[in-house]
Formats: sequence, C-alpha cells, structure tokens
Amino acid sequence: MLKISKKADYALMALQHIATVQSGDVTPGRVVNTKEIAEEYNIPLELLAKVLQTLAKNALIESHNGPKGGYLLARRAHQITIAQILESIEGPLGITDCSHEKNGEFCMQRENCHIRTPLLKVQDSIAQLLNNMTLQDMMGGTPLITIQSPTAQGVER
Amino acid sequence: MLKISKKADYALMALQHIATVQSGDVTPGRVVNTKEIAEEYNIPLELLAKVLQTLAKNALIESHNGPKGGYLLARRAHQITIAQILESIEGPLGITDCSHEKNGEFCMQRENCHIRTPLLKVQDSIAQLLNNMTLQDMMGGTPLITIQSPTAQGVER
DNA sequence: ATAGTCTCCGATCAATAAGGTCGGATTAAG
DNA sequence: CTTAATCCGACCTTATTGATCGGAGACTAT
Repeated sequence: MLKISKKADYALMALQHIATVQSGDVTPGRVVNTKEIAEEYNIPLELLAKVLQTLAKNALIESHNGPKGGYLLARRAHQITIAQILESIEGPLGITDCSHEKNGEFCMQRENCHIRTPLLKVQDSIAQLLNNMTLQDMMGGTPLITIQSPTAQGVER
Repeated sequence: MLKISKKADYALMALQHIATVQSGDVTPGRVVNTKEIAEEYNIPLELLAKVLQTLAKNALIESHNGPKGGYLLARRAHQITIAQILESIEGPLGITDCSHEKNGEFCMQRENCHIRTPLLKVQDSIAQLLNNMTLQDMMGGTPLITIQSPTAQGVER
C-alpha cells in the first residue's frame, strides 16, 4: 500500500544520476542523455524518455537538443525536493479522493464523514516529510540520518 | 499520488463508526451490522461486507452471526492503530516495489540503485506516523492538533 | 548547407489492480 | 424450523499503470 509508481521511481533514479554526474564527476556540468540513464539502470528507454520530458516540462531539468544533447538540472540539487519530483510525475499529493475536491464537488460519503480531518493531518505530515528531503539527500556519499534501528543494517549483499 | 484505496477508506469509516457507537452511545456494547454502516455513509453494501470480513479475519473486529448479529471491536479503540487497519486491507506498507523483496529476488534496477536506502527511510517515517495514530484519535469529540494553517478552515458549506 | 543524432509529442496497447457484483453456504436468535 | 444475518469465494467491469511505436522537429558537428 501507499506505493509510488514506477515512473516516479525512474524519475528519482534519473535525477539522482544527473545530479551526481553534474556535481562530482571529472566532467562537471556535462549533459546526460536518456540512453545513458536507461542502460545504467535497465529502464525501458521510451518510458524513461517520457518521464524526463515531463520533468523538463515542470522545470526540474533543462533539455538540450541535437547531437551531444541531453539533460541537466535546472536548479541545484539541494533546491529540488522529493515532493516536487513525485508531484511532477504523479500529480498532487492526496491520501484520499476527497483531498482536493473542487468547489461543490463532494464525495458520496462527505455528509457524515468523520475521518476526513484526521486523514488530512496525516497527509500534511507526509507532505512535510517529502518537502524536507531534497535530491541532495539522495546523492552518493551523503547517507541520511538513519531512523531505522542500528541492528537492522547490513542487509546489502 | 500516494492515495489509499477506497476499501481502506471504507474500513476507516466503518471502524470509526463502530468505535463511536460502542463507547459513547446510549446502548454501549451494542453490535453494529453491515447495513447500518452502508446506509449511513452511502457505501455499496456488498463491498463493505467484504471489507468487514477482512477486518474480522485480521482480528480487528469480532463478528456475530445470526439475527441481531453484527460486528464489534476486538480491542479498545486506542489499541487499534491506523497502520493496522490499512495493512489489513491493502497489505504491508511499501513505498517501492523493492520494499519487501524476498531473498534473492531483486528488481531490475537493484545493481546500481542509489535511491533505495533513502526511500526506505521515508517509508519508515510514514510507518511511524501511522503506527502512532489510533482509532481513538479519529473519534468524534476528539479533534486532532491541527497542523494546517488556521486560515485554511471554513471550507464546509 | 546538410546529414545525423537527439529530443519531443501524440496515439496506442497490454497488464495489473481496484471497485463493485452475484449466488449460495453457514450460523444463531426467535 | 424458519428467518435474518453473517460468511465465503468466485466473478466481472473499469481505471490506472507500464510500456511501445512512429514520426516530426530541433540542433550541432562536419
């Protein structure tokens, strides 16, 4: 439950990759093309292309056409939040159907619904969480402050 | 994005209703049948029945057969967490596909995936959130500490 | 200037999950 | 024993997601 889509997953991977190449590499500022990312992470090329296009449309990355073209970050990594990335791909955050109802348009249960308010609080907490984490926090040598119990480590093979 | 399913939504409404009837009513301890809930909240009867059956199977509520039968809470409201309810209906919490991979079964991107660890942290934070909120917190006269800006109120018609 | 990449965009298809339905078996109160 | 309720499992329909295809346009290296 509460799963994020594959597209959003791909978006995170791609942005993380672009950010890493752009900042720490031997060739800083170099553009990254779709194919490179697709091959690196085994993502279907065409699908990834669509994802990157969407991200470009939402001004998270900039595209450069032609040979030796590709994408690069529109802002610095610490200025791009996870929430912005996810919302670019999946639309606005909403725990329930009634999260962003337009005026006068209510769900069938609205009359007697007692769970709306507490659920909106949950949603808001999640939104805060995603807004406080940036692309920078996902980059290579910067592991996050772990919340998980220390004993739960060492799962990597 | 990150939407919870309608079934889970229905489960929350139903449990909130049962909890309210059971504690604060003129007839405390009375059982509540499916039809009563379905009509109160305009939920398709058959679908709600399935949801309640699932909840019963997961020992969140107890079922009583026969005429004058119905459901009642298996534990007290403050001992039932939102996480338990949601997981009963939608299965274990998992932000990504690779959240609960069985041994040796990895996703295509696993090799070079740099976003898994930070995403698991996000997931853990959400899990904490949902585990710290109980059914009691959703009940009638107990509005939650509001996080939303006070000016965003008065949306009710 | 031109050729060759590369991005861009729309339409389309398949697979999966969600939402919702149906019929009959089982149980217990009256 | 009859009735009304839960219970159980199979089924269908629709929406969403994941993935694919074909071509048009843009840009740069040569």
